[in-house]
Amino acid sequence: MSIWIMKSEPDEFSIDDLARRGVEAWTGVRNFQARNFMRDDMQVGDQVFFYHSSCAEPGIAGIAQISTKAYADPTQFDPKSIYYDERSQTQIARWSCVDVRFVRKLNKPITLSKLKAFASKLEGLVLLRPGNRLSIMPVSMAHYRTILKLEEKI
DNA sequence: GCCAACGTTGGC
DNA sequence: GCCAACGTTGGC
Repeated sequence: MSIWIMKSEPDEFSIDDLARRGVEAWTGVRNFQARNFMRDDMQVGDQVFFYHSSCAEPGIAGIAQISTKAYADPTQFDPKSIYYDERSQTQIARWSCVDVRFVRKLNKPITLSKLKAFASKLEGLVLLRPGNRLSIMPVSMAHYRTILKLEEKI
């Protein structure tokens, strides 16, 4: 099992939206590295830290899990979608998505500032690397456990 | 709203 | 295959 961080802007799609919907297709990823993580590395059952970005209090807001293997992102073929990509043909999809299932919302978000406060224990965490903008990132098992422990600490 | 960082594009 | 220009991300 692998662990991931997946970013979402809560104005667009928050952990509460995922809680309401149960399962959501993670469409709209248009970055090759992030796509490759989904397409090549994600497995059903992988755990996901659901991260709220571009908001007042950025941080991990909940836990989800991957519920399908990667498949062609349907929004790339839809001319009406903002994610439409005319370079995608149905035979050769450029972009992939996975389905993400709600697991639980954290009682209190693990904020970015909190993660930074424990940076010494999270050395190498992609999220904390300066300038990082990836919307999907791997998390090591050791970091996964460390981060879960932070949930209990004030 | 600013701006630094960085990924992508496209001309050469 | 290089690299400048451009667009986007995301914390502040």
